[in-house]
Formats: sequence, structure tokens, C-alpha cells
Amino acid sequence: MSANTQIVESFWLARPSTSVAPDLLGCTLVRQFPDGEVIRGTIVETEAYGPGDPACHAYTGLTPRSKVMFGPASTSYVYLIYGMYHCFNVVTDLEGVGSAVLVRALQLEAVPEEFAGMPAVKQVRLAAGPGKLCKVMKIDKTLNGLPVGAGQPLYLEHRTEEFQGAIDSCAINIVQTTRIGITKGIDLPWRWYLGNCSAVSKLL
DNA sequence: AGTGGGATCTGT
DNA sequence: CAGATCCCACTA
Repeated sequence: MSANTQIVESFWLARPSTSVAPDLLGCTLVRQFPDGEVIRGTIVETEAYGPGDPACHAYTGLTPRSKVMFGPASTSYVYLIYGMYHCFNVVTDLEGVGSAVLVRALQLEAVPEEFAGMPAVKQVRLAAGPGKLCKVMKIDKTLNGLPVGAGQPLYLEHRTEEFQGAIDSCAINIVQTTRIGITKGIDLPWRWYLGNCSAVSKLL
């Protein structure tokens, strides 16, 4: 909408996942369809996975599934979990380093047509969770390994100046804590979310 | 070739 | 807290 939105470029993501994950909060994830439909959401919760991390899918080395995590930054890493939900990650760091940021929750800018009749309370939490956001944005394994960038089915936009100002003035605060749903690496504080946000995956 | 577990979510 | 449901990595 605003004239000076900047699309996130690959080099900005070519840093350790633990640096990228908090920086992605407030950025916009955009889903574009061939017919022109667009779904946009602000990232409100992320988790970092990377080297030396037993919970990281790349921990045991390069496998058919994890190979995209070793690829260049800004590649999408989508996988199926529990037989029914997809999770969306953005690959980070330098090529050869197996790492990514899991996008765990979005605050949608607008509710897609198909959910228009849903109660407002539910609409707020439509993308509150990694599986839910993939369902809403129709992200599945066909998008695995694709570049995330301009003209692609998925791309990212940097924080608006207003959002950055709110961070700088502490009107919005970023909370750092441990990750969810894993059994290994449970003590690593590699999850970040926006405080005072009702669209995060778990409410206090 | 078989198997056990998994970065989830919903309803009871 | 059980159930849905399937891919993947590991074992043999």
C-alpha cells in the first residue's frame, strides 16, 4: 500500500537464523496466485533453526528433505508435519549452512473472501499457528525450494516506518523465549513474538 | 521393506 | 488428552 515498501532481498536473509528471526517480526508475508489474488499478513511470531541445534531438520546432515536448508538464503522450505499440516520456513544464512526461520503466525491484513462469514474473534486467529497460516495461504509442498522474492508465489516486505518507529519507541515489544512443539533443543531461546498481539500461536 | 516419531490443531 | 494422517529418516 504505502509507496515505499521494500521487498526483502536474498542478501538480507543471508545471516544467521537467530538474527533473521526477530528481524522478520513486523515484515509482511505476501502470497500471490496466478489469477491475481493476493493474501497479505504481518509476521508476528518466528522460530530460528540452525547449526548445532538438535531440533533442526538439517542437524543430521544433508538428506533429501533437508537439502533446501543448505541452499541459498530466501529459498522456501515447506514440509508436511503430522500427516496433515504444512510448515513454512525461509532459508537463511550462507549457502552450505543448514538453517531456516519457521514462520509461526501471521496477522492477516484482510480476511480472504471464503472466511468472510466467520466470527471476528476467529478471524483474528485465522493464521495463528504454523499449520493454520499455511492452510489459509494455501502453502504446500509444491512451493518447497522456490525462491521467496519479487514475482514469486511468496515474497516478503520489510517493516513499515511506522512499525519500526513503534519498535524503537517500545510501543511494540518483542518477546524472546523457547520454542514450541519440539523435544530436542528445548532450552534454546530461539522463538520470538510480538507482545500484545492476539494473532500469535499461543496466548498467555 | 518396515517402523516410529514428528517445528500441529481441533474437539472432548 | 486422544485422534487424524503421512512423510521421512533410520534400521536391517
